[in-house]
Amino acid sequence: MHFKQEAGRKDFIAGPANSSMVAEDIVEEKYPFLKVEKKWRGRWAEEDLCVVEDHGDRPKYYCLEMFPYPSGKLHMGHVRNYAIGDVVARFKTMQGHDVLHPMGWDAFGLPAENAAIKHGVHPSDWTWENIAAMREQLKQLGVSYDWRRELATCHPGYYRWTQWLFLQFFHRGLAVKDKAPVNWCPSCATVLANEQVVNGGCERCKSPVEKRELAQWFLKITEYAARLLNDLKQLPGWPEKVKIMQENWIGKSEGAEAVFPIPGSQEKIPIFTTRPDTLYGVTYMVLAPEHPLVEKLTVPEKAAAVAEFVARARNLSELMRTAGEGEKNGLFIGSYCINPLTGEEVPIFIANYVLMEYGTGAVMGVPAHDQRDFEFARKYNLPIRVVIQPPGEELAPETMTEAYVDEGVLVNSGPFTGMENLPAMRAITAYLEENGSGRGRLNYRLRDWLISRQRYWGAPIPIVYCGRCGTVPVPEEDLPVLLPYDVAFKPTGQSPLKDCPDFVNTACPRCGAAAQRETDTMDTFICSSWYYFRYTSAREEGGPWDRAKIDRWLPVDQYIGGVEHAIMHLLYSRFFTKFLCDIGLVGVEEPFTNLLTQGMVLKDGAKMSKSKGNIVSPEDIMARYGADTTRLFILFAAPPERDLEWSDQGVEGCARFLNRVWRLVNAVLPEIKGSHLPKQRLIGVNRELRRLTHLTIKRVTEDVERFNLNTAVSAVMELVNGVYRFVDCVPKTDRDAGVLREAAETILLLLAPFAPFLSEELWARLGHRGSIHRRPWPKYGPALLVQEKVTVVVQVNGKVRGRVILPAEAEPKEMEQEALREPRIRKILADKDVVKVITVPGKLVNIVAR
RNA sequence: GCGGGUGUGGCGGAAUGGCAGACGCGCCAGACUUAGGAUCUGGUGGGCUCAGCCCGUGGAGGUUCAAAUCCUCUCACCCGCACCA
Repeated sequence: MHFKQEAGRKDFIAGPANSSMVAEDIVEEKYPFLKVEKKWRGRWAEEDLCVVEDHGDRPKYYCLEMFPYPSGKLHMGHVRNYAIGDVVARFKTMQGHDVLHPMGWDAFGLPAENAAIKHGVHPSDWTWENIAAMREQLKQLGVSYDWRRELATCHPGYYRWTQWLFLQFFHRGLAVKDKAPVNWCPSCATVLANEQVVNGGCERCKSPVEKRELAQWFLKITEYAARLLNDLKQLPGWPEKVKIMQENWIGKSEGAEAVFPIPGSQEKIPIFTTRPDTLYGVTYMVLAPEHPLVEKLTVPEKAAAVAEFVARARNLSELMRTAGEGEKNGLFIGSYCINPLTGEEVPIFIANYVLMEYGTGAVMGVPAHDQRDFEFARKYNLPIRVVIQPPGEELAPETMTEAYVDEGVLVNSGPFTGMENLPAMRAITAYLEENGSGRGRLNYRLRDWLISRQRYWGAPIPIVYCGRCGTVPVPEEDLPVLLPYDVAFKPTGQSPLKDCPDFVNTACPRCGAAAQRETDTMDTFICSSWYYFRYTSAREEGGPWDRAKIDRWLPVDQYIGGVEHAIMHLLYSRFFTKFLCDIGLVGVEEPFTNLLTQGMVLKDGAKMSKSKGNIVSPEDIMARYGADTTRLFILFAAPPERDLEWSDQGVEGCARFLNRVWRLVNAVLPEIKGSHLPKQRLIGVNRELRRLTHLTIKRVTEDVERFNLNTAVSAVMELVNGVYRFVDCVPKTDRDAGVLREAAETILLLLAPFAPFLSEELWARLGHRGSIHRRPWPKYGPALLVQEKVTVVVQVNGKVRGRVILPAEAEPKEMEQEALREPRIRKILADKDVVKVITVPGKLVNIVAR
């Protein structure tokens, strides 16, 4: 803005700047947020402002934020998540979409049960009270949710369909019960999913995790591994980072399976390798300690030692096992197997570095070409056989200090000797296949999803065990299997359901005989894997959802939440969606088209936490500054994807800004009410203000579209500053009320998604009848953005040495001439020769001189 | 170890290869005030021989008329995964 220079007539205002504004029309100096928020919360609810129809005629937009666990209190992370989502939802609404913007509760889970044990509150009561409290806080924050669609995963009307979905998996053989070594947290007395084990400890309580063999329910997500991996390519709207994390988690590796027979036995040991080209270099075999063949293949004289080794490995927590700093320990179990390629016998070991969970639980030992095998062989004096020679070098086992893992030419490899190792991989794999000793194989790191929890506060698994009929699914019409309310919560570690005869004892749905219910409940990630479908038909009773509504709303156009869900929640949801698509219940293969992962809210450089005592409570901030200020600060302080450092002073600044808007609009109100833009062409300051208004529309629109919400806010701030300068510096007789009105209304419209209360109140004060939140998003006129004159920077050898004011459309030739004419530039160029001149139209002239 | 990210004033942060530091905070000075933790105005990267010039986006090179931005190497911090055969 150039008002200042242009005007140079600040003096026309007799008194201080603000006297011209406020003195004549006394309004509240400060935005009375308490009063205003209360008023509009009530009106909006009455008018169903945020209710969205399923059969609207505008294009749909599904804006979803990750639903919270109802801990009882909103924290700043929630505020950030929901403030971002609300800007998107309100923006899209104003842009003419029917926006589905729902909220619910991820309401099952451990904390409720812990509260029951600790404070004697029933998990259900505790949870519903928390939900009520948090719902109020969200309403206070002014988030535009369609509350008619609210859902809670712990409500029987919801978990009925969670159970129903489980049965769909069960009927198709994708929900199976299996004995499995599981991660057991002795403190929580429950089974943990692999993803819930962090550094060998329990994700929640950090105590070391043990291994136990238990019969557990699994969902066979591994059947979808390939699709879950490949379809990541179909998600251009996801952050690269998240896709890479999922890719690594699925962990595809290409290789071969080779089968090593046992001499004089029917038993065979299949192994998985990514290096079939090194099969000729095998000098030993290693089984995981838990491998089922260990017992059979151990010779009697080794039995005691092996049993001890296995027992130790088995009971050792994951933590202890990995804490060994990679020290490889093993034991020869006395028997041998045969290399299918060479016919050679190699000794069989067990070792701590081989994991039962990956591949086949057995590994061929190729010390020359695998670093782990190399270390193991050196430690136990096993032979090292080189089968790949690097170009221009001759490896010898005696002199090697580490394994050679790169490319080379095969040696000592029978018919394959002399081949490059890459083609040899394919050749050897083919050879294995021909001889029935193996085949090409893809292996995934991803494991099946263990969903059993030995807990009360979860959706019961709808299964009955009958002495005669075995495992029987609960018929769909008998759903939901209700959680009994009257159960005892004792810190025994056993599920309270086990001690609840009324729940356990039932009749077999098939034969009617006395039978027992499954007492495990489902992992809460199951509940959160389909909630985004349920929002479309939250009260539907004839099925999990109304298919027509799914087709209208899905996929979610924008999903917003923390990165901490990058793997589990998002992978499980994708898995569910693919399964449901396969069985014809939904029409989409991917649930979330665009994903925004917001950063954390930090205080003093660290995540807010009770133990650090650096928590800032949204409640306090909202009480002190109001919802709009709270939202605005959190949106302004950093771009959504980055971590955000909390600043009390920053909040203060945002409150100050909203007060400035408040005073400005109130002050100009009498002047602009009823005025209109003039028909004739604008000139001077009026034209300049109009240009700034439209430039701001452009900037804010584009910024919001790219989620640069912080710069969107700063653009509005600049417009506000510009209008202040306009009102302060331009006498009333010179300024156009219509232009001023357009500027003021634009400020409110652009601010509406960020500060919904204040903008609504001022909008009403300007005499508008309907809600500002139903107004169309402003559009800018490209023609209004053009400047007549622009300041062109003149550089000499890349350094700014002057400026010239030129018509915006000046030709390069003209720009060059004007630049060279500038006195300062002439002085600098006096003793130099101009070599070259570069011009950027409307912007810059760079003179290269020597 | 592997993968990803981030380094810009006192602070949060802006900059389609084209004026580094928009906007906000803080700070300094001033105005109005009994008062100011209200409001407004002006200033605010560092340095110097201060109308001007030099330096400056973690560091070192390079490409270019022009680099925070592109390339090479390097350092620091953060986040995932981690004996994955």
